[in-house]
Amino acid sequence: MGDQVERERALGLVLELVVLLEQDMSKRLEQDHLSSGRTAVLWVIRERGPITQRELAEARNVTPRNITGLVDGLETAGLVRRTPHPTDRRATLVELTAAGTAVVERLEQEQREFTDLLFDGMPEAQFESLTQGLDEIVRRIKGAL
Amino acid sequence: MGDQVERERALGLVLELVVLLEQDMSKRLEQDHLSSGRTAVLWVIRERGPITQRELAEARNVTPRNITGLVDGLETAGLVRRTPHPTDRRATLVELTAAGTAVVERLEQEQREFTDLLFDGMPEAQFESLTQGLDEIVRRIKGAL
DNA sequence: TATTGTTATACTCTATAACTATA
DNA sequence: TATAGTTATAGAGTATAACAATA
Repeated sequence: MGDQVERERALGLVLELVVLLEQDMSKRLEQDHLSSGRTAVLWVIRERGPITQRELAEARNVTPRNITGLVDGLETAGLVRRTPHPTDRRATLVELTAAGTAVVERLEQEQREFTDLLFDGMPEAQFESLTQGLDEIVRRIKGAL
Repeated sequence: MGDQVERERALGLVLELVVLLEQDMSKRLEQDHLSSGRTAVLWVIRERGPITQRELAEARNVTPRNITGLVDGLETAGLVRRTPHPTDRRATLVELTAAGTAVVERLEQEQREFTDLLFDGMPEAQFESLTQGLDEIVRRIKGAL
């Protein structure tokens, strides 16, 4: 389990990883004039298809008001479109436009490239124990929440 | 190095870890009426002692204007204090108050407890290979920036 | 002329509360 | 009466630009 100094170094690595990932992501997204909030909405629509704003709010665990703003931005950017809900006239369905689909597909491609960066050429044993270790600490954090 | 499915799962673990850490941290900080930006400033002052706002801006890699706002908030909360720079009348030195020092020390204590949560009772071999794996991917990301 | 920190302005993400249209 | 989404308002983090005081 490591002595105190080793543990602190290990935690430092984890925190550094968090910072690096945030920087890397926001840098990539900036190039597409995207932001974290809007991108997260895009991912949900990608996974679940046309979806109401209420459902988006629940999926993202934010307020409906917040979704209004994010969808406004995505709509202005031409990435999503609001359409009337077929049976409930109060609700709005949000769906990807062709441009939005293209953007999400490029993000998916970049994610695959990022996976390659992280793991290409890594020895099988190291990859195995890394994922097992990550699994373990993720489980521990979840258990503590 | 794992097949494509295993790799995607591994990246998923890393991203999940990022999200969990952000949630955990912002939850802890909220209890102290702190926020990520202000806390980051607090850490820099803790490490480097009384420091000008210009230096804070460089350390945090944000604009001087941003630092003005963060220090305003910390000062209102009673955690830091602005004092005149001894030789340069343009500059301001920002330093921790007793209350600010107490808050930072508690954060440090919480960080030690978090380290325990992550690593207590983990077999030496697993701890070793986890830190080596983290080291490797941190190095790879840095190399790609 | 260059630097330190500020005011002015703006954008993104987030929240609560009040309100409209619809169920 | 309850729900979907909006307007109104607010606060945090971030940015650029213009400006005052000082170096």
